[in-house]
Amino acid sequence: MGRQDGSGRQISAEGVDDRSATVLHVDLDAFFVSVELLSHPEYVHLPVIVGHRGGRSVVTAANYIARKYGINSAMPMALAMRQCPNAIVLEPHMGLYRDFSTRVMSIFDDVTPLVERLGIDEAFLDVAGATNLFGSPAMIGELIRARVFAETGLVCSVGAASTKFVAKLASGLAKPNGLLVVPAEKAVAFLHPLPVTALWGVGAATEQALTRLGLKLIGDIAHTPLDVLKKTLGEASGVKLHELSWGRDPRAVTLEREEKSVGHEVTFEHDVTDLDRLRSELLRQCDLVAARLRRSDLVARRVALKLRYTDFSTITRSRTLAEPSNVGRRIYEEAVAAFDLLAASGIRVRLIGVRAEQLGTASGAVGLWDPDEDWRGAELAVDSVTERFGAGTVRPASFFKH
DNA sequence: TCTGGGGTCCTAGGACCC
DNA sequence: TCTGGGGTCCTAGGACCC
Repeated sequence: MGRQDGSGRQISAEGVDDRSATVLHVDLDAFFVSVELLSHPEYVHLPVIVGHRGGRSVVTAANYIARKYGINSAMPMALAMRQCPNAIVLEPHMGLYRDFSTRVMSIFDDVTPLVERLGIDEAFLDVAGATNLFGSPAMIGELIRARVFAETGLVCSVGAASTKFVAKLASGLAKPNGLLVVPAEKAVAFLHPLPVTALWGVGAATEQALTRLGLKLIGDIAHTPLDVLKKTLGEASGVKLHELSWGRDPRAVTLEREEKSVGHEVTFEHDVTDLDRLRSELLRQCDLVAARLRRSDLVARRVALKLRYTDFSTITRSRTLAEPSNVGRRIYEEAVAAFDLLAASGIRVRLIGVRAEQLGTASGAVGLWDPDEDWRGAELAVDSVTERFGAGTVRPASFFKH
């Protein structure tokens, strides 16, 4: 431990006892851009952005050179181009990123069965049971980094700690191309000098609220009475931030969690006033959402419509279905009914979207559906994507689980 | 030529019930 | 005939994350 390996940084100090740091957080560095650069080595030393040019797009990913110009994910593309007119802009290839993600995650699976994917480019690993086989957590982290680079050409950073959120913080500080171990007994000393924004769940709004209280560092939060935090941030957030500030995070690494909602939304290039065009876009989205539900063998009990107007104000309207469904036409009926209550001549819509909520499993419903008993189901199951993804399931109410 | 799209979680008010 | 209190569900909005 403690060596510098030239290309990257290894920050774990000589003699650090890492036996308590059995939660690893592995994060691919500038993932989308790094994948693109594998096929565009000529751009390696230039500022590179992945995203759509023009329109109302935002930066999807930026490499470290582009970040020096202040460019970050989610920044409006037009603004990014103003700040760095020479940046190379590459179109995203999501399918390619998914392929690379699968390859990287399978390396994690070789190390431990306890892998929790977090989106496409990061994961938590519980390696407590893997140390006999592969050595200490730091050694496992280095093993993973070496294998990921050798087998994909991608660079990642690893944080190791006794809790998930400290591990995630550690990987962030190790970037790029580094590894950082924070043993359990060092966690509080590690956390307290960091800014409050480092905490998971502290964004711009919470940071402002904390600043008004004069709290800048995680250590400041730790030494603030819980009642004050609760009053300012609400019951749940107050308790959570106070716990995190003392390094307490009871969440275990879990294999997978249930999907809670499935949605689709679109921002138009130019605001839309044509109500029929909005309805047809809504129908398209409902069919897509329903098809995704069926592929996952799920039904929805609620349907939420989302509209964003020209002034960026955003509203949602949701409706509970009489019976859970994964049929595009049923979902559309609810969505368009909500839409028609808001639709008036003169509205200018920037974004429209639909989300299926309160999901339950539909399994079993297909085989038990009796067409003689409820023939309406046969009709309802037909929507424009049925041919591609198979018929929907009907009357799943009795199989619905919360 | 300012602000994507996929999500999760929390809060707060009102309805309703006991 | 001046107004409790707890619990749960529904709904809308907002903060936050990748």
